[in-house]
Amino acid sequence: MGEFNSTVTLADVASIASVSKMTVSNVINGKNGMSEETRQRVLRAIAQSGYVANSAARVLAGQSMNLLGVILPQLDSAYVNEIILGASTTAEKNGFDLAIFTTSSNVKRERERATLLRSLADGVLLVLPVADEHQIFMNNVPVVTINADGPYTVLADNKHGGRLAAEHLLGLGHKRIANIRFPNKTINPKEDTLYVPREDVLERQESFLQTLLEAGIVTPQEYLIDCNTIDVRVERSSQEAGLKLLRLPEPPTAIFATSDEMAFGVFRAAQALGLQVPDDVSIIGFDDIPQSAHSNPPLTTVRQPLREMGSAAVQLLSNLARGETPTEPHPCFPTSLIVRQSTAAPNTQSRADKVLELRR
Amino acid sequence: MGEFNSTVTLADVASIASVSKMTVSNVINGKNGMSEETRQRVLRAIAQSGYVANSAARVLAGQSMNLLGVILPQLDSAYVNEIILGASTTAEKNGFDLAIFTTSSNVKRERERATLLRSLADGVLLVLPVADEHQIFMNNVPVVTINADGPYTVLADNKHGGRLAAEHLLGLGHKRIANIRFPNKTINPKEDTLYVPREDVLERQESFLQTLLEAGIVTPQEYLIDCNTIDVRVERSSQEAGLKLLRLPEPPTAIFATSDEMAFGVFRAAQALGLQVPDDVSIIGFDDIPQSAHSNPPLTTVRQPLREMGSAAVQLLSNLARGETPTEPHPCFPTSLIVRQSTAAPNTQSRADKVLELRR
DNA sequence: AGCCTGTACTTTACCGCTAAAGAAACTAAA
DNA sequence: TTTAGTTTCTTTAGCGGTAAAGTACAGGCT
Repeated sequence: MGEFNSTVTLADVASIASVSKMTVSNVINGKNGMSEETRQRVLRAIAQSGYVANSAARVLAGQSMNLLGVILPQLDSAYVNEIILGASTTAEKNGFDLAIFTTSSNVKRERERATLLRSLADGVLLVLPVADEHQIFMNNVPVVTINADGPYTVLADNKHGGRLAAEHLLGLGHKRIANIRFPNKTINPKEDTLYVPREDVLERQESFLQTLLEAGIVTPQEYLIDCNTIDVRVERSSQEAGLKLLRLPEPPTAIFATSDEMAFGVFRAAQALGLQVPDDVSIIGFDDIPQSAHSNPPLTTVRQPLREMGSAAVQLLSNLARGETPTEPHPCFPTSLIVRQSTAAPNTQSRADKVLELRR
Repeated sequence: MGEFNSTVTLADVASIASVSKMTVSNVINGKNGMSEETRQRVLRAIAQSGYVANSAARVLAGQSMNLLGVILPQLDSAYVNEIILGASTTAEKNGFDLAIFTTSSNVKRERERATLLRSLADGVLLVLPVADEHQIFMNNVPVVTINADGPYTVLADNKHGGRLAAEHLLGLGHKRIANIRFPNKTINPKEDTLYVPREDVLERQESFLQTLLEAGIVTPQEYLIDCNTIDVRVERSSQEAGLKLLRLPEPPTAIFATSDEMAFGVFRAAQALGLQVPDDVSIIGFDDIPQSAHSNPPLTTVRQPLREMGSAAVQLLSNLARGETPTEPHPCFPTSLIVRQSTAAPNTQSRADKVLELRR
């Protein structure tokens, strides 16, 4: 109903209803102090004109949009998905909307986005390794991070998680244990891009290796393979990493993939080589994303409660946005070992060993 | 560097640099008309004060944010993920940022979101069944939809896709064919929520059934099961639907799941009953999401090129945002049959039939 | 000298909205 | 009959930016 071609403003509505702009504004914002008759007249004028408020003007005039910004790396990861799921539920509960931005790892655009959120959002959730960049640009809006540095951050005990993974494999009797890892910080100044691994994945890897070391196992360099998570999809690069490991002259009997998604790549690598999981090689992941319960075989993994963490992060952010001082600025969630069917004791008759036998 | 406690505005920077606001604005926006010395002085003042522009003010003053809004149903679906992937790549190529909003299917909040985007974004991509609502609220910003109604929309030939699925099963010799479906429009006025199925899924289902009918097969009512995609995760509800079908006194020998994600639920149902796919029951999906190539067994499905579609939608939107009139307002992508290992000729010795034999 | 042109700025006005203060009209109490 | 208080609106001012018009001064040309 009505013509919608050009922008209708408060003033237009006011003139239609023969009242001042302020009266219209008050009707819209549910304030009282006008007669029922005027209110109805204004309402009719709004409907007739097809008026829609301009958010930019509202924000500029000092109103909140009830918006929380979320900045993510790529969206095509179950890790991120789980967090968002928890986050959006809790955001809705707190009366906030979620605006999600993905980073291009292009520093300049990054800043622009930060700018945008700074003025629009009541708070920002960073699911990113926090470079100082972000802190600087978010200064007068609260920022909460997940599994990263920052004044407010939601954590999972990744260090303990790494240990759990190592102890599980050790307990099964594995000695030749490999790790497919997230690469270290990588700067590409030409394209103005920057890759920084999340803190949590670093912790997992480190404490995993540390635990092996404590058990007297020194992991050789060729058992440590970086998975290119930057240019290529994890899907593919983890498969390549798996292939590289399983083709080694002395292949590992167990592989710790630093994320579940990487573990699935290793599944595919094993399959491509005709190897059975866990008979020929044990695989353990990290995260416990939903697919992991339904993979073939179901994946043994270390669970971090991603959904709960996303939820907690938004709860923290909501409180901060309302000006409250949170009691716990660094909630930490426990990790736990989920044993499924992708790990088993090393099989002396395993295909990997057979390869060795043939060679001797 | 500098104090960041309260908001720094252009005026502050101007006063530090002893110039007018306008000069600062010009420096920031890379215009020329000031001496190099002044420019440097302004730049120093900006750095010193930690100034960050206020986007709301910019927008209000008539500048574009180079922002495209995306409105989605839930985020936890591979279908949506694929579209977003294509969309974000193309958005970046065109110099736009993507702000993603998920709908809560709560009509009131919906409108607020629309309002927000209308004033902020240069265009909106709707990955939704388009109720008239949206069109009304987006009027002076271009809107592009995917697989839905609207003046600008990107489509896949779902009708043909449904036909392909039916012909494939028919060609294998199946006669008892079931369909797990998206439910029809559902309104819940109490919670002010509304579920509307996407147009495309309706077309798939319809043309599938139509093709069976043309081959002389009338699908009995108990072979048509709605999958509750509203309250429950597809993951679970599709499994329940599968269970219901496979426990029928005369179970189908083939099942068409209207989406790949539903097909995975049926896999699990079959597994739970100890049935083999495709030996005991053939399963075909729709979409060809990435996981489908790696499921166990790999899923036969009808592919729609979701990533390309997301990309095309954003390209269309970019053109519209720049004021260009697109040559093709309704690009339509072909669907194609991807035969993998989840379908086979009906096995007369199949478990399902065995159940029947026992009964006679 | 007078006029024009260009450079380097500054001033004004406005984007669409809202908070706060003001005003007009009517009611109620002193 | 004042005075004070309500109710119902209106006016003013300002949020932080930008476009467009204005100013001031230097130098070149006739």
